[in-house]
Amino acid sequence: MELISDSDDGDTSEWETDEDDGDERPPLNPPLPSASVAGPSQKVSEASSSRPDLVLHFMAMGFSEDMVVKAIEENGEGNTEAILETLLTHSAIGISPLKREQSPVDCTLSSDEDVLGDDLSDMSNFEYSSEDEEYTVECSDKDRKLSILIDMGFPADEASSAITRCGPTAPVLEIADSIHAAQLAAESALTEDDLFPSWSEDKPMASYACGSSVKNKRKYYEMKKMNERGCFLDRKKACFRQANMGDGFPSGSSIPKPMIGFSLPNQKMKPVNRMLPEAAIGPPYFYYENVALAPKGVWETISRFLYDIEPEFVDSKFFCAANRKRGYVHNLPIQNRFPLQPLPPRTVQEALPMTKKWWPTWDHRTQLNCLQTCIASAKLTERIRSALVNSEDPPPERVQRFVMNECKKWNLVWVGLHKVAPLEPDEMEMLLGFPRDHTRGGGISRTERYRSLGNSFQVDTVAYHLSVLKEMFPNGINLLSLFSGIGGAEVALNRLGIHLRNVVSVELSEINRNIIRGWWEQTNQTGNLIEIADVQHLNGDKLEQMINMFGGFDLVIGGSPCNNLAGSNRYSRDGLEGKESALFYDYFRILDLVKNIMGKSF
DNA sequence: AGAAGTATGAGGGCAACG
DNA sequence: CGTTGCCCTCATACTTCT
Repeated sequence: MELISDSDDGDTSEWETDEDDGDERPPLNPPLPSASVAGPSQKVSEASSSRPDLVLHFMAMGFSEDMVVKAIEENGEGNTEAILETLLTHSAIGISPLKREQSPVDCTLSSDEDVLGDDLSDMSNFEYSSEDEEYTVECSDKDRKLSILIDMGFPADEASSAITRCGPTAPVLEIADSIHAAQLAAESALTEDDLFPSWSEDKPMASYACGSSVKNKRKYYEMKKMNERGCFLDRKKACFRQANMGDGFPSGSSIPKPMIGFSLPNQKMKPVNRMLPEAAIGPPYFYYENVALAPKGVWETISRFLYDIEPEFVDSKFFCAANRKRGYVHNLPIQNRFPLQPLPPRTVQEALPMTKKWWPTWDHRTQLNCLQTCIASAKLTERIRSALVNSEDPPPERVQRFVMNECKKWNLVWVGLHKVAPLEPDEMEMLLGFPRDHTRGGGISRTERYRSLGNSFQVDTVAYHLSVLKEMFPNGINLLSLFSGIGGAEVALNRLGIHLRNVVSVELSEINRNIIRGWWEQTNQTGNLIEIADVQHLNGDKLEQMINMFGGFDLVIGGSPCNNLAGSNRYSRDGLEGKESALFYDYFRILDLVKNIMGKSF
C-alpha cells in the first residue's frame, strides 16, 4: 500500500549544491510546488472517485476515457479481453501519443568532498567465518550429486541433465563420465537452443517477418507501425496484445532448470552467445529484475516490452546460502563476469555457524528458502518446541514432517535444543550481501527492516552480472536507479569498485530513501545523489534535463514491485496489471524515454 | 497511531507414476 | 499423456499491544 500511495511523504525539496567533480553541475531551478500541476498519477486518482475500476484499468494503460467507456458499452463489463481488442482495433487507426505533462520535481541533491572510500574498508563488513569443520549434511540425492559435480568443475546444467540421464542411483563417477561423453559428442553441435530450449524454440523475432498466418500479419503490421511511430503507447499495446495472444513465445514457456542464468562464477560453462535485437542495444545499459515464478505470461510480456530480450533466470542459491529465484532482463555483455570477493558462504551452517551445534541430523537443509518480508510468529516456534520436547530423541516421522514443513515455510534456523527461530534482520542483511546494519537505526522499525530486506536484491548475484561494467567505465558511471529499495544496485556497484558519479535514485518509501542516503554518506561517496520519491513524477522533461546535465545515463537499473506477482500473496496476485506491479510499465516508459532522448542527442 | 503479532492458501513447477 | 503428490513462494488483512 505504501508503494502506491501518492503522498509525497513530506519531501523537503531542496537542492543542496556542493563542490564536486567540476564538470557536471546540477541546475539551480527550484522545484515546483507539489500541488501546482497534476501529474499522471494524480489524474488517475482524481478519476477514481467518479469512474469504476475497469475504466481506470484501461485508462492506466493509456487509453482515453471516452474510448474505454465506449468499448465497455460495446462488449459488456465482463469481457475484458474483448474490450481490449476493441480498444486496440480503434487505436490502431491512430491516436495521439501520451502527452508529456509537467510535474513537480521532488528531489534533493547532495555531494561530498571526501575522498572515495577504499573498497576494502567496506569489505570489512563481510567477515564470513569459514570454519572448516566437517559438517556432513544429507540433502536430496540429486542435489548432493549435483553439488559434488559442480565442485568438480562441471557446468551445473550439464551435470543436472547427466544425473537425469544416468538415473538417480548412478554413482557420481559414472555421471561424470557421462558428462564427458556428452561434451565430446556435442563438441561442435551444441547450440544455444540446447541450453535454453523453451525460450528459443519458437524464434519469435523471425516470425514477424514471415506473415503466413493472419496473426502474424497483424503482428507484422503492428511492428511496422511501431517502428514508424516509435512511441511508448504503441509499443505497450503491441506488446500487450502479442503477449496475450500467446503466439510469440511458446504457451508453456518454462524456466530453465537448474536456474543458473547464462553463467555462474568459477564454472566453465558452455559460453552463451546471445544476439541482442537491434532495439535492445544500448546506450544506456539496463537491468531489470523481478520474481521468476510470476503468474503465467508475465515474463513473456516483460520480455516483449524490454526489446525481446530473453530473461536470465538465476537462483541466488548459487551465490549465497539462501534460495532467491529471480528473472533478469538486461542488455549487458555476458562475457568476463567476475564475482564479488570474498565469496559468501553457500550453506546455512557456514553462514550461521552458531546454528551448527543445534542442527538435528534429520533436518537435511543446507540452504534456506527465499527470504521474504514476514517472519514466523512466536506461537509457531513454541508449538515446534513443544512438539519436540514431548517426543523421543529422533522424533517420530509425523513430528519430523510437521517441524520440517514449518521450518522450510518460515526459514527457521536452530538456535537451541528443540528451539527454532526466524532469521534476525542482520542475518538477512548478511545473506543478501549488504553491509552489517545497513538497514538498522535511523528510525526504522524491525518490521520495516524485514519488509525492506525481503524486497531487496541479492547483492552478489546482481553484482556478478554488473561486474562487466567495471572495465568499461573506469571513471565511473551515471546511474538511474528505479525502485531503488534499500539500494541493492548501488551497494553492488560500490562493492565492485565502480565509482558512482551521478546517481538518480527513485524510491517511494521515505524509510528506504533514508537508508540509501545513510549508506551514501557513510561510504564517503564523492558523486551526486539525487533522490526522487515517485516514479510517476519522472517525466520526459525532467529526464532530458538530467541527461543533458550528466551527459546521459550509463545504466538504468531497477526491480519493479512484485506484490501482485509473488506466490506468497493470497489476496491480490493479479499479475502485471495489478496495482503495484503495473509500475513495470513505468520502468519501461522511463527506460524508453532515456533511450530516445539519448539517441537523439548523443 | 504505529509497531508487533498472528492467521490466512492458491498457483504452478516438477517428478514419479500408470 | 493425464494423475497424483510434493514442494516453494521479494505478501496481505486483521488483531493486539504499547
